[in-house]
Amino acid sequence: MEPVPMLLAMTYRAMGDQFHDRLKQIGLEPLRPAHGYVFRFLKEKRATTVDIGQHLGVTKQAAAKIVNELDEWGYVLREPHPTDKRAQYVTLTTKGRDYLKFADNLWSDLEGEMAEAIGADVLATIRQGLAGYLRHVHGEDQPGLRPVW
Amino acid sequence: MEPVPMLLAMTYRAMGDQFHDRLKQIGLEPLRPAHGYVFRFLKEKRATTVDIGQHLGVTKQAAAKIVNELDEWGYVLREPHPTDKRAQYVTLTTKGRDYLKFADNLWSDLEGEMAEAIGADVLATIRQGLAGYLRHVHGEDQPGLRPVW
DNA sequence: CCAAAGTAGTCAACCAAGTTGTCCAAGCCT
DNA sequence: AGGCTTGGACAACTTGGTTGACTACTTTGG
Repeated sequence: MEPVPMLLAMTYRAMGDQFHDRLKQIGLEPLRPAHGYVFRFLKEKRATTVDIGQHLGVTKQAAAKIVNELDEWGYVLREPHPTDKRAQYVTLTTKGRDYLKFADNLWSDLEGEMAEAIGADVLATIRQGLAGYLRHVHGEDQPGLRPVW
Repeated sequence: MEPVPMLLAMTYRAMGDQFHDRLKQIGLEPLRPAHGYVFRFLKEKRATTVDIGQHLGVTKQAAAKIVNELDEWGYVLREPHPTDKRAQYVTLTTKGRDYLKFADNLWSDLEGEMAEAIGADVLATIRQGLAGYLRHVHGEDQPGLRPVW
């Protein structure tokens, strides 16, 4: 029997590949997964580069590189932290929010197809099961999102 | 709502981290995921370096590096291909099979804990759901195992 | 049957995405 | 005040892959 992590890795890759292919097909420049996860993170909370690194599970230097790219490409900008003169908040530009909105739609499509393939109830169970496991191993503190290969 | 791939990545990482930690705790040298996947692949079928690369989703050169490591460490050895003088079969040594057996037990333990945390039926559903999705997108041909970050 | 095309493996150069280490300026804490 | 900590930036390096080229062998099609 195949171990679960293998299934997780394969499914992660399969979905990611589909997402990537369709983005390219449509003509939108396909960023890496990490970029998308940053968008999603920034939609929820104001965050510094350090926060982003923590969330992704990489060092602050690696996070800084990603933020630099997103800045150059016009998806985010840095604004001064109101109270801490060292820190900068990274915030989404309109272009960034648009990209995220578009990507979210595409994800819904893909999940819809997945639901059709395996059953909406099964998909819901997967969702809740994985979330439950994550809550079980780490309490409430985020684990670091990046899969280590 | 969090997109499914994010849950997959986080769970993959969480399980991998636990596996890694316990291996180290016990004193067994913790190889990288790819090495373990090679073991498992070799248990099932005789394979060349090219086959392994295909299975992992990397180039044959990258696969060759991994095989070299495993060879140096004594987990596999190369034997001549019976009919094709260019090719070599990579096969597990006793040390390799022992490692795999040990790792499999550890995985069972972890999956047992997962089942306890979220319910054995839920875990079974996850298993079948993901496998079903993979069958749906790629027919029978393997997709490449490596998650691309 | 033989020539052309394809394939397994290896070597080497390169690249991307991370790491560690160091530093400064600013904040925090008694 | 003073000492420890932290956000951010710069640089050097490591890792795990890639592409490209080449040899020896195999397969295929005229």
